[in-house]
Amino acid sequence: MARELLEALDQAGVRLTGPRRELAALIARRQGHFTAADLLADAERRRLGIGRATIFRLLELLADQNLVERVDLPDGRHAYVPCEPSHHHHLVCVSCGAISEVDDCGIDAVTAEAARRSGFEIQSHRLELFGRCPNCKSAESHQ
Amino acid sequence: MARELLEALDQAGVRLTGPRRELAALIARRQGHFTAADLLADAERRRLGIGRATIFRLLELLADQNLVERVDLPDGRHAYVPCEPSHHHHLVCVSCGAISEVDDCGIDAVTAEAARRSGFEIQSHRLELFGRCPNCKSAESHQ
DNA sequence: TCACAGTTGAGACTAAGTCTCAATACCTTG
DNA sequence: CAAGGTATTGAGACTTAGTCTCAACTGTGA
Repeated sequence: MARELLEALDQAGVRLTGPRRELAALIARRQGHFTAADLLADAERRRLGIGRATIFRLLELLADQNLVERVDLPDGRHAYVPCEPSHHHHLVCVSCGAISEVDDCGIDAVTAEAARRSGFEIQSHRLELFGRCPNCKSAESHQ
Repeated sequence: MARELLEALDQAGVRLTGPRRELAALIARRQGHFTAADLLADAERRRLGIGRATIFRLLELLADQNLVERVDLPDGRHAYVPCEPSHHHHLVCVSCGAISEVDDCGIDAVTAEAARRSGFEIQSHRLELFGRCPNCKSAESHQ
């Protein structure tokens, strides 16, 4: 998956530098969502010597390319989720952080209806779903 | 509208203090969304001598009572929207900041479907719609 | 009117993110 | 494969958002 990120960056015409390769690997080995602070901590733990600005810059780059999506956690923190460029909504497990992608499954109809009723011209929307994933659900009921 | 906020706070069993009355008035006279920094600036402009902590505390209180909803703007900033306690989604005009409330109009079906497909137990969701309100739309087309 | 518990402002503090700048390292061209 | 221009880098200062503590104050119920 790190490879895919790097290929996509290459496509985008930016340089494939050392720090970017290392960060792509760190992102790839994380599953679920992560914050900029998480990545920063990963990088420090491995003494990669990567500056904080570099991390924010890469995240912005990845978000521009739709390689990660920025989500806002219920507690107000910002997190990132690696994703298929075509998908844009996620289910976030609040107990383990696992992510599941959500197809459109009707959201477009909702926005169209909202536009019709309100007279707004809708340019973008953001849908985030929070809950417990199947694993955490069954873990809890078995304990 | 300031009165409504204050009544609701009273119901909630908290004290109706001077700072809270003044902030309720500031919130009431703003239309659309506002950030904590906006309120802070309003308060300073009027030399109300209200501390920053007090503002954050009140916003938290109002959010707990569902008197304002916290929304995340596309640029990542946090904003607040005064709202009916029963409604929980908003249309935000990106050019003038106007807010329109959105009924459920189908979102529950979307979350139910997502839950069914993914196996997640969905606890909460967040839907934000961004676009241009009717006024801004027509203002732009006439210029 | 009193007293106490809830609330306040100041300001220190932390965390998140941005900016600048000189040094470095891609990668394209020859 | 060498060289040079340019994108990128790390350091660290800086800004902004939000939290915390604590002594002083003030609603409010009795």
